[in-house]
Parts: sequence; C-alpha cells; structure tokens
Amino acid sequence: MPVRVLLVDDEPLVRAGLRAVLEAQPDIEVVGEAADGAAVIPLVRQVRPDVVAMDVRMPLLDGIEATRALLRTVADPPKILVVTTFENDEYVYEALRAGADGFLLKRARPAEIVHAVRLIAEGESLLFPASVRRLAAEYGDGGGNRAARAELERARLTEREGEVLRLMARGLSNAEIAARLVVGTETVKSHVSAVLAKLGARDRTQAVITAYESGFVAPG
Amino acid sequence: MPVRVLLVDDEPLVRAGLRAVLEAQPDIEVVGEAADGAAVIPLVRQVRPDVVAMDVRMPLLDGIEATRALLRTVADPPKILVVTTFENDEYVYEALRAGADGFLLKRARPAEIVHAVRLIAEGESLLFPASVRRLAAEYGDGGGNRAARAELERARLTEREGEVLRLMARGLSNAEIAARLVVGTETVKSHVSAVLAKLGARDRTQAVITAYESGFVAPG
DNA sequence: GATCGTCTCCCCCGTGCGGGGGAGGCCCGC
DNA sequence: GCGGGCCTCCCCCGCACGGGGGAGACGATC
Repeated sequence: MPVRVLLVDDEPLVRAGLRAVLEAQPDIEVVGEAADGAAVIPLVRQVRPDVVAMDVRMPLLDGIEATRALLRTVADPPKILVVTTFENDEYVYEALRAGADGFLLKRARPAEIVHAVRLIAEGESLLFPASVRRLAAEYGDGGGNRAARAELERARLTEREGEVLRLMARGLSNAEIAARLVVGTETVKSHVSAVLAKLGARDRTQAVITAYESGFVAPG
Repeated sequence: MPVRVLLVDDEPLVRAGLRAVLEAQPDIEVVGEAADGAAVIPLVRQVRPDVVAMDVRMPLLDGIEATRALLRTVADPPKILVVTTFENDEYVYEALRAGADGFLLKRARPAEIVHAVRLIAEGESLLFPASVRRLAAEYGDGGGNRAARAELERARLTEREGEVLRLMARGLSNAEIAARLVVGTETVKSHVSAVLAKLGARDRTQAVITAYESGFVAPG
C-alpha cells in the first residue's frame, strides 16, 4: 500500500515539481492537489491522504491556519509536512507548533523530499539529520531557532550510531563492525536497530541508501 | 584477512596517494612499494601480495614487461591491476594481453580504485561497468579499442540484472522486486546472485554501495 | 537523590538472504 | 543443427539479520 500524499501549494509549478518527484517513487502516490489552505479540509475528507505536503505562505488560508484547522476538525488527520521556500521562515516554527509533523525546504534535493514524506508517513515526526544540520549551519550559532535545534536533537543520530552507520555504508557486517569498534555483536545490533528506527529504514540496505541520499556519506 | 597490495609506480606521489586511498579501507593492506618494474619480482617473492597495482610507464622495466616477467617467473603470481594516467594508452592493452587482470585510470575516484582492488583480489578479471563505460564513451564509437569493449562486455550487467540492481538501490526486497518485475522471487534471487558475483559484492548492501560509488545510480 | 540518555550486553525467535546445485525455453550466431 | 547467453523457476541449506523484550553502568542534568 503506497503512501497517499496531498499537495497544497498556491504555485502550480511547485505542485508539478513535487508530483514529479514523488510519483517517481514506487511506494508514493499523489492523490490530490489544492491551491490554498481553504480547499484543504474538504479535500482531505474526500481523498483521505496519509500525508499533506503543505506550503506555509498561501492566499486565503495559510499553512499554519490550515494545519490548525485540519487537526481541529478532521478525525484521524493526516500527517502534515510543511514546505517552505525560506529557511528562516518564522511561519515554519509556527506551523510546527500548530501541530505539523515536520518541515522541508523547497530547494531540498528530491531524495530528501521523498525521504521526508516516507518518514512522516511512518509516524516519525523527525526531519533528516543532514538537512536539518545544513539548515542549522545556515543559521549559524548565534541565532535563536530553538525549534530547529530541537528538531536536530530529536533527529540526530548519536555519535556511536553515526559511526555504525558510516561502517554500514562501507559494506561491513555486524560482526565486522563489532570487531572494528571492539564491542560485542549484540551491541552493534542495538546500534543498528536504533539507526534503522531513526532513519525509518527497514533494513541496513535502506539505511545505507538514506546515508548516501542525504549526503551523510558521499560517493567517491 | 585483508587484501595485501603491492604498489609499483615511479612517482612517489602516486604511491602515496594510492596508499592513502587503500589503507583507508579496513580490508586492504599495503604491504610494499616499488619504484620500477625491475624491483617488483624480488619484492613479490618477499612480501607475497594478493594484488600488484602496477604503473605501465616506468623506467628500467615498464609495466608490460614486468607483468610478463612476473607471470613467467613467479609461482602462484599475484593478481595484476594496471594503473595508468592516459586513458588511450596502447600500453594498457599490451599489459592486459600480457596477462594483467584489469586496468584503472589514475584519475579514477578513490572508491573506484578500492573497488577495483577488491574485485581483482577476488579473482574477478573485470573492471567495473561504469568506469569502463565512461572509458568507452571517451573513445567514441569509431575507435578500435576492442580490448576495452571486450572488457566492457565481460563486466557488464545484463539488462535484467541492471534493472534488479536499480531496484535494489531503491531499497526494495527480493519479494518487492519480484512483484515489480512480475516474476517469481526465485528468479529475482538468481539475478541478485548474478549481480553480486559480477560486482564482487558479498551482500545486497555492498552491491548498492558499489552502485552509488560507481555512478550506476546517483544520489538525489 | 532521581531522572534521563547513551553505551554496553543478553535472551528468544522468525525469516529474508545468499550459496550451491539444477533445469527448461528462448533467441541469436556460428 | 548446435552451442551459448539470457531469463525463468525449482530444490536444499545455513546463517546473518532484524524485532521484541530486558538490564546494568556511567555521566549529565535537574
């Protein structure tokens, strides 16, 4: 059963782009589009999406208000992924406070977008470490942005988990990782499980794919 | 047991580069260096490497002659990976005809170098599809280069295997791939096994890593 | 002092994976 | 016609993997 996504953005171009990116995936299906927040609620009732990709800045009803309305009025509401053009958009944090499950920059790479949708669909209210890290880096250290930082904290792999993922991405087995880190295989299995859970991956292969797609490890 | 590699190149810089790249891998060990072909044979007898990374153009004894001499005089000779700066180097094909097991451009990416060493060590006399393909593309279609083309043929995945690898690289399980391609899971297993063998991968994770590292699939 | 997160290790358990075989049908080229 | 490559499917088998629990030790934080 594919992930059913509803696109909400006032720009047709953005909707088309998201549709192209998402429909290229075997496990994701775009079930509808809306051009403003006011159209969202009836549409959600009609098509029952798993995830709503929601722009923040829209005419009539913006993403924040639409999110609030959605969570207030719809039974068993879909997950909400807030999409924005501006990284330092205060509205994004408003939306997260309103109950959105994650946020994403429009200029994120396709794989990041896809990944975010999958994670959100699985009930993970997290953003991928790399994108958040980059986001955090853009803000610098001085800024406020406690929301972004908190998100980072929630999403981030621990140091050990990061080490394990890096070794997984070099093709090592659990036993080899254990030997490398001088710990037991059971310990490695624990870390691997944690990595899989945090990344929303089903197995180590998917985790390694995510590592590559996110830039956590780079080819070459 | 790591792969034991002997580096043979007249330029210290190249040796240092190869050493850095190869020793960064957990399963590869550089056991010696030689600056010219004449020093290779005694050194091979002494350190018994699994793989010799051999430059073609060297003073005293070039890579071709050194390869011939090595295969003629040493019992149980190591695998020979010919390394060259120039893609259209006629000497390379000479070396392959002399018995070398594969060839590699010096400007190949680290991952490709590492991969080539691993493959060669495992007795695969093949080069990775992507690098050979790129090589072939550089030559254009008009040129001769039967050697490169033959290498390409030997290394290349079949159409079906390529499809399977692409789906593996999207995180699909054998059962999911089977459903996608409308064949039995046993068929998929056959293709997966073929892919693993041709890529010198131990499991699907390593195959996916190779797919990314080689550019067979691209992130984003 | 209590709590929390991290790292470490342990148990059981099912199963997907990969190796090792083989085999039939198809098309192409020699 | 006959071989060879490719695609398809089948068998058996061992094991690494991953899920589900739990638990002790340590440090930081409250």
